[in-house]
Amino acid sequence: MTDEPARVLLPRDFFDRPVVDVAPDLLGRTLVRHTPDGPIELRLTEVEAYDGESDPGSHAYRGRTARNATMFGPPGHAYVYFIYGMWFSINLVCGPEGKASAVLLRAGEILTGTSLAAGRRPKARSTNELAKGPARLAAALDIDRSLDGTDVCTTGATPISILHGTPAPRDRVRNGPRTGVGGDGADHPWRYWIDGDPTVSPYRPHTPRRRTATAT
DNA sequence: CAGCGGATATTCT
DNA sequence: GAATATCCGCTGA
Repeated sequence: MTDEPARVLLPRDFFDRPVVDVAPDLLGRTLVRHTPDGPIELRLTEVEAYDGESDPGSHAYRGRTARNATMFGPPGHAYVYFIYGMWFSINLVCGPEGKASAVLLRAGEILTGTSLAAGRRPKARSTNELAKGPARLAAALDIDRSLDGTDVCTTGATPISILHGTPAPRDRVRNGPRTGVGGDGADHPWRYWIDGDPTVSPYRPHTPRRRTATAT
């Protein structure tokens, strides 16, 4: 007799909904990353929604490319991309096939496999920092482009799956502008997080990056 | 915590 | 060439 949350996979239907419905519903759920050295479990505390059809902030807004092809595929799969020349981020594809919407996983609390995650994040100074931010989350869970397209809803062997976990109470969920999104995409308050959770990343407004080192 | 600059793949111009 | 769904190391509170 325990308060152990049900260890049940989220069904594919969970992801086959409008992305703004799926995103807040993911908070509190458990992501399981099966590595060769053992499992790492993460409780999701912060996410952002991206809708390819209406959203200038979405990678898919300007159509399909080699990088974003997975976003156009069936729901319940991982879209992993490489950004800023050195980091990976993981999204979960939502909506029907062809719609190109996805939820960016921005932060979470490491539940098990903490030493494995810490080994991937040697610079982190506290356990709360291990997955505080999308690139940090991917690094802690050893996620890279080789996992792009992974089915997270299969009952078979898979490197990543999403368990039902314990959904965050709706009165603890907050939403606001997305971190680092500029232009017209800044209008959508599609960042969702669990209020007061110590693993949520600080909000950073969009700041256009300075020029690359000037060629001499 | 806030602010700053640097590192760099992918995409569009 | 320029922008982008970022993080790190530094400085200062």
